[in-house]
Amino acid sequence: MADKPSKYDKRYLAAVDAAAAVFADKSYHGSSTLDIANRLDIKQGSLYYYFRSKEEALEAVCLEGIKHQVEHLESVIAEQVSIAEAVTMLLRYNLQSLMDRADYMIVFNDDRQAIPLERRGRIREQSVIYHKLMEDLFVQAQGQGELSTELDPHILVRALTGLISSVFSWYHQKNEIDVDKIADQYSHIFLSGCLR
Amino acid sequence: MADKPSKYDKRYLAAVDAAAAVFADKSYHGSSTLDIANRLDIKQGSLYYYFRSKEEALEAVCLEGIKHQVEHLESVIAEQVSIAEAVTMLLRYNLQSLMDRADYMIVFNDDRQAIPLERRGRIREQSVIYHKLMEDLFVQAQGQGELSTELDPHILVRALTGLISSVFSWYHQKNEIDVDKIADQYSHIFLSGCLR
DNA sequence: TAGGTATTCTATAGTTCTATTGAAATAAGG
DNA sequence: CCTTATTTCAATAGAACTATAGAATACCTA
Repeated sequence: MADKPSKYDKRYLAAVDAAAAVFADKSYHGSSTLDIANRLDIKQGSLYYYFRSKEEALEAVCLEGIKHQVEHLESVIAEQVSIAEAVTMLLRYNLQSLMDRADYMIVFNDDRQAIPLERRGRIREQSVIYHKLMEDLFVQAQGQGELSTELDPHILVRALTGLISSVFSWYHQKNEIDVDKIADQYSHIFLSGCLR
Repeated sequence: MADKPSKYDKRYLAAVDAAAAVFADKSYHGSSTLDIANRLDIKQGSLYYYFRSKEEALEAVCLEGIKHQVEHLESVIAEQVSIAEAVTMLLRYNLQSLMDRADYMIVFNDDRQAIPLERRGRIREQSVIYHKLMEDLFVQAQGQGELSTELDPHILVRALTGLISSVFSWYHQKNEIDVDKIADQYSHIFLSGCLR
């Protein structure tokens, strides 16, 4: 089944990776295909052997960016853990992803809206799935009495994704950060609040 | 003291406003000075009577975007209310600002990093002030026993600003939204969590 | 209404960027 | 080693964009 990756496959992945790095650094509109080519040590025109257009490169980066997040959320749901555990797992995974695949996360976060509407279908699809899965998680937890039923599940989803986005602000941190400590404090705030 | 605004002043403000609208719609790098000029019904070159450069326009929009937020935070602190009230007021104000001055808020949020470093001083200054004020607010609340001392104030700041940013996701909402309901549920989550 | 100032326009230089094309180089296979 | 397929390059068309300069027009005040 899984053939060994051809040279083309390897170079293609390198090209996506270079695009991710450049877009993360200078934003999609702020970077040029020349920047990407330079990072790959090839000439600007050669990029078009791998991408039909600059937009196609952005789409590839964004899809790669969200894919793991959806898969992880699905795996968390499959584990049937408590909502508290689920929230903690999600926050840890996102913070860890930010460390491991920062470029993809940043580009997905900052530049996905630069994909023209007619191309955005596949990204939106994944986003909608992600939100839906999370909303179901909350509704189920409310049904089981774990979660306050006075809170609108839709608002819960936005609050948690907002919290998750805020982990991006840790990225430019000078000193090493303690992923688990930060994720645990975030979940504590979301789950139990910060009041004494 | 406050002279009546000259025609220049009024047109200048209109130009900043047009820039805000265009940048919010297509992002800074994605929009052109022609787009801004079209929105003002003047020719592209005429814009340069009001701005020395496109970057200067972005800076003006961003400064306008953050100014009110800092002022509001200062006024909240001056009122010496409980931390719970302070958080609720901040969330309400931000959600209301998003309704009233969406373009400025969106541009500040999405495009401020497009300002070149050598120009970014004044914006950073305001951002730093904002974060510092908020951190002081939390430290003080911890000192008074209102807030759990186990939570790192720095993390609290990021969590709350993350929550605040997440209100942006309400902007493209089709139906009218109930600002107070949403803000109150957000503060409830931040203050007391969502567990039952 | 004349003269001056403020505002906008026209035209364009100069740059940068995307995407294409056909040729050249490189690698792979027999 | 020769043939063929893959990958990269060189060169460039063509479009878009920023910023400038000087001419034209609108506006105001005396």
